[in-house]
Amino acid sequence: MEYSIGEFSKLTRLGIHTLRYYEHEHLITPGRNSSNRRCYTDQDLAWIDFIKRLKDTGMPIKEIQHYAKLRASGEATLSARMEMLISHRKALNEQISQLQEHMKKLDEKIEFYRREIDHTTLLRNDSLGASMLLQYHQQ
Amino acid sequence: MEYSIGEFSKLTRLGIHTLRYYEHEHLITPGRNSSNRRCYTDQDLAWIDFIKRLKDTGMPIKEIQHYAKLRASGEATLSARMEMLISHRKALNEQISQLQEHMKKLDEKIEFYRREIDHTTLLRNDSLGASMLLQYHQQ
DNA sequence: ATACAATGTAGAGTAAACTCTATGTCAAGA
DNA sequence: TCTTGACATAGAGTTTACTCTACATTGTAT
Repeated sequence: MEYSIGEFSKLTRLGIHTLRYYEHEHLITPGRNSSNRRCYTDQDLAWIDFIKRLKDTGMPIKEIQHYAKLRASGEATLSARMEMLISHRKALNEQISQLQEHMKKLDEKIEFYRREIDHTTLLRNDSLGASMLLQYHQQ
Repeated sequence: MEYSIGEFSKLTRLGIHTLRYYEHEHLITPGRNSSNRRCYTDQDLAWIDFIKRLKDTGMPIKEIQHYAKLRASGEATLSARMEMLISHRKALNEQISQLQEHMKKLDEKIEFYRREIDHTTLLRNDSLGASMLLQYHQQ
């Protein structure tokens, strides 16, 4: 199947302007029909999905650009591309670990708040110890 | 302990300009000494650490601003703040799940590349089936 | 034949989060 | 006293990734 930019925009949920921008940045190079209109294919669809994945995992456009350039150079760049992906995998792994640690700390903070609200609800907020702790932790 | 902006910048690794920007955005309000110099405290340090956590987990400055405003209003806003954190926790949870799915797909892609490179290395890339698969998956 | 909706290009504008520049003040060491 | 370095403010500039505007063409429905 081939798609006009309007159809492709709906399929990818990417906005016509964004698709043209991606083309301008050499991320994707759709064919053109006789009237110079862009023709996107199912391959393009799979490629955009992958671009979105890279973006959503924090890869900047510049790097995706580099990847796209390798991809456009054919099979000779397979291992270069794989190395990029492996390196990105590592970054992603670290990113997830980071977020999990943040989650842990966030849970601690929420638990602190829960207790604190219990205290104040029970009108025990006049105790010196509690209010000093609160002042320090006031976040 | 109290810190000048230079010291505090080193402690937080945030850059003097960024610290002033955060103050301008009402994220933090350090005291001033007799010469109008900023005086950061250990409480400010803990607060900046928390701000960094919120930022690193994708909370925009605008929202941190809102949280900071609640925080500055004292104990009366404890539960409002907790609700913000609980809602942020939910977002973070979804973010982590997303990333884990991306990781899975990335692993599949890497595995595909590994096999593909095996094939081409073994000079089996002349088989019609392999090269068509490659063309479709060329990412 | 004509209107109108989708598409084309080029380039300007936007939002977020810094980051830097210009200029001025002030305390401390040579 | 003089100079230097850290700090002050106000505002301009940067980067990333879009997003929009202006204007020209083209394909399709009336």
